[in-house]
Amino acid sequence: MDRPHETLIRNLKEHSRLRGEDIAEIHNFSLVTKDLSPDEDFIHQGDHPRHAVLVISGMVARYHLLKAGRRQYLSFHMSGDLPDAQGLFIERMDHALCSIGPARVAFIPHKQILESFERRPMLGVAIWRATLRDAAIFREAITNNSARPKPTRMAHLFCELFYRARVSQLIEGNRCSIPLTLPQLEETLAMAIASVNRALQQLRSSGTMDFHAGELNVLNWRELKRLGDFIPDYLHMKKP
Amino acid sequence: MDRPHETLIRNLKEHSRLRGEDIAEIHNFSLVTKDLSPDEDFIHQGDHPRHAVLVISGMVARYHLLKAGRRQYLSFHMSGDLPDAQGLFIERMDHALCSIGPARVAFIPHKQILESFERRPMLGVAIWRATLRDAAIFREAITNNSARPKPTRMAHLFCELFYRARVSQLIEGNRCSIPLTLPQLEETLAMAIASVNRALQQLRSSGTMDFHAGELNVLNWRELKRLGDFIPDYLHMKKP
DNA sequence: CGCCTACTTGACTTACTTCAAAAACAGTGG
DNA sequence: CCACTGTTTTTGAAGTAAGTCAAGTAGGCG
Repeated sequence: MDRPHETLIRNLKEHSRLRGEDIAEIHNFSLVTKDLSPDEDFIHQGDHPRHAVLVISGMVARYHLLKAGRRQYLSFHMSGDLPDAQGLFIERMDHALCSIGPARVAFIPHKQILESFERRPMLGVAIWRATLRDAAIFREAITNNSARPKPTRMAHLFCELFYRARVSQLIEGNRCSIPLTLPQLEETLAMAIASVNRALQQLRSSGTMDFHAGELNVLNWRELKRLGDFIPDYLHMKKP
Repeated sequence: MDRPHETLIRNLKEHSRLRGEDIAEIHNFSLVTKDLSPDEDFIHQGDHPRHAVLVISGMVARYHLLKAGRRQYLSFHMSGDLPDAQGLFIERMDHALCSIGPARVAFIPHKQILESFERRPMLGVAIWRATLRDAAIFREAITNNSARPKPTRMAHLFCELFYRARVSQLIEGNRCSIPLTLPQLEETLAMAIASVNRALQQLRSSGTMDFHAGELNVLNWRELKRLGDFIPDYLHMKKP
């Protein structure tokens, strides 16, 4: 396992150029880590957070709380991501964060990050760019849930998660841990759980991927991308 | 009509505090304005823009281009908005911009904006915050198109546009110009045009609003908000 | 006046949700 | 080691919301 600071540096380097001084500045961040059980809410709608979250390991999600306790999952985050960098400049949480499967996160005081921006403006730009990439992911989710047929939609989600995990070197061979359950896929993809299951079986029988017990196995990446209508440009990574 | 620079200042003040020096800095921006006919594409997917766009009047949309020329509209922008501030730090456009109805926009060189950030970091924060509010609007669109029943969904869209127009003082009485056509609502709300039409009629017959020829007339705001499940917190305005 | 597009409406069809229930599986404790 | 419990996954059947199709009206513009 990377040392916590290194996961953030690696992640920012995926899209931004960092100089030695920027990296030194990141190493000055004081991280308080916390282990989360599966499905543990750790930031709630309405909160006024004073710390930013850094995902160390496992997976973390953002979601909107709906009537009757239902959820709409908005995005998923993995090692190195800052899933609520927006909290630096937006007072009140309009959504919540929870773990998907067991996860480890670290908290960094906003104050420390904001002060680092004064010394190293390029670090601010890198984190700004990270929030802009988040926005691009949200836009893609609008299109995914609105305009794509259901099986395509599911393939696209797996493509995105696999691609991001691969860029962050979090895959082993063609396998990657995505500890989502079917009910969580239901609340992500805007489709009933029965359809989730049938779409999953369709993808399995296409021979492009398998997903079982929170483990994604990509068998034919090129074809899966085609099935999911996945074009990774919107992730704005420096190198595919 | 406001002078162009003032629309931006007003917009940023809706969520950020600006000092005299920040405002002076904005007045230094050299704006080149352009008039757009209805449905004119002015930034395309794949572009590498070197200017930021400021909406002066009318309405502008961001959209994803889909197969067979279809679109998914992602967000709408009105006077004072910077609909692609993200272009400051993201090279390549992952979506396109077009006018909705006739509109006037201004172009500001990225270079000028970036240099202003060095002199007035708080101006950078204000624009960063504007991009974060955009992201919150995208998140809400995910939930809207994914988790809400179709008539609710449509009511929510009108609520958001009316609320934002009101904060920006772009309404006259209860009326507000929203020059969207039914086919465009179809490509925004992920519902067939027949359903768009029927949902619209349902909203009309509820007595809460009327929408006709690009003009929205809100007759019962409180009830419309309820029908649209609209809670404006996510817009992060300083004052409602 | 004629063309094109936006809007409206009705009838048909089918995707998908909902409902219900069984099978697989994991964890717990005897 | 195996019954017991609860959850996740799977499957089938039924009902319905909403998409598609088709046709007609209205409205704007050259």
